[in-house]
Amino acid sequence: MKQPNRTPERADGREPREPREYSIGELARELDITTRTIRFYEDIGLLTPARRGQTRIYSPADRVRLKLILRGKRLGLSLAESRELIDLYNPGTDNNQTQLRALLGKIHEKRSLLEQQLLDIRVMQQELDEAEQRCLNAMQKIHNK
Amino acid sequence: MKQPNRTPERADGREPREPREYSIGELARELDITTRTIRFYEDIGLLTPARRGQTRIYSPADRVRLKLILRGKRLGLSLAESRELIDLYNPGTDNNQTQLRALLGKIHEKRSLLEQQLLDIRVMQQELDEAEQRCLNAMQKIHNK
DNA sequence: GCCCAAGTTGACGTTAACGTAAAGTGCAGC
DNA sequence: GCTGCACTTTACGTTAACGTCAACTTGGGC
Repeated sequence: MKQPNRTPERADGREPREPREYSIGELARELDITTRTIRFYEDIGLLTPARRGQTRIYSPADRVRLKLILRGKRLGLSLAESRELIDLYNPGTDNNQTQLRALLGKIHEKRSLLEQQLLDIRVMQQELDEAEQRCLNAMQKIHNK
Repeated sequence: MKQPNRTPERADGREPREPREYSIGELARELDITTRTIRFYEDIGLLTPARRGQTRIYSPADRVRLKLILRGKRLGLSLAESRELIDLYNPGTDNNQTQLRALLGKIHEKRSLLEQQLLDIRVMQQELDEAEQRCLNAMQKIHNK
């Protein structure tokens, strides 16, 4: 409701169009989660924000990670699964042959999961359409009598 | 591994191609869940199988309900949400005007949820594609040196 | 008659993902 | 210097969705 303009407008020459850093409260408001949640994700190692003194400072990259986690949740992934997925996008630099094979395996695994979800969604959409039709028919009957 | 042929082949004339009823163990094996899970769903009112004495007897309709629940889980729905959805498909016979409006509202709500999931999945698929490419490139480099 | 597999009802335990309350720190404005 | 707000840590509480015994009963096969 109030727009407190929390993004620090610096007095120096360069005005960053998108802020280079975020407070925990900013992220919480923007992503509609609680600060507790964000701190919890840090506790389990999903985020490792910088610190200025005690205060956490989040980079745009941290923000992206958070959004990835939330997208995972929307698809029903556990935090552990989201972590796996994010690790797929950010592979370590120590990729030997066997690790790469494992990565590819996981990627295929996740992909087939997504395929199944696509199927499920399509069927569900159809069923919703039918339910809506039954609903509309029932309303017609009421209106016509 | 073993095929104990649990479906009761009756000696009378009619041979039901798909059995009219299922035991709890059959369903558990077929759907790859535990009997505990099925009983739990009954505890919270998601299933109300018939009984022969003490023993639970599941109808094809019960089996469909169970599959709906499991599909819901694959999409990350809670059991409460799945229950809501199923109720959308099986509306009571006492549909007055306001209830119908509420139903339509819920249907639209679920639909937009599914839309969001579709978007999420599409983006995730792209990201998986990219991750796979990076993976394959890395393997190429190893192979070429 | 005995056994065994599959069923039953409790009851308590467990895990994930946070919620919530307590008690303190840091700083911007008056 | 005080207030207030946003941040911090610590710690215990909570809810959903089952898992895991334990202690039965029941029907079919030998």
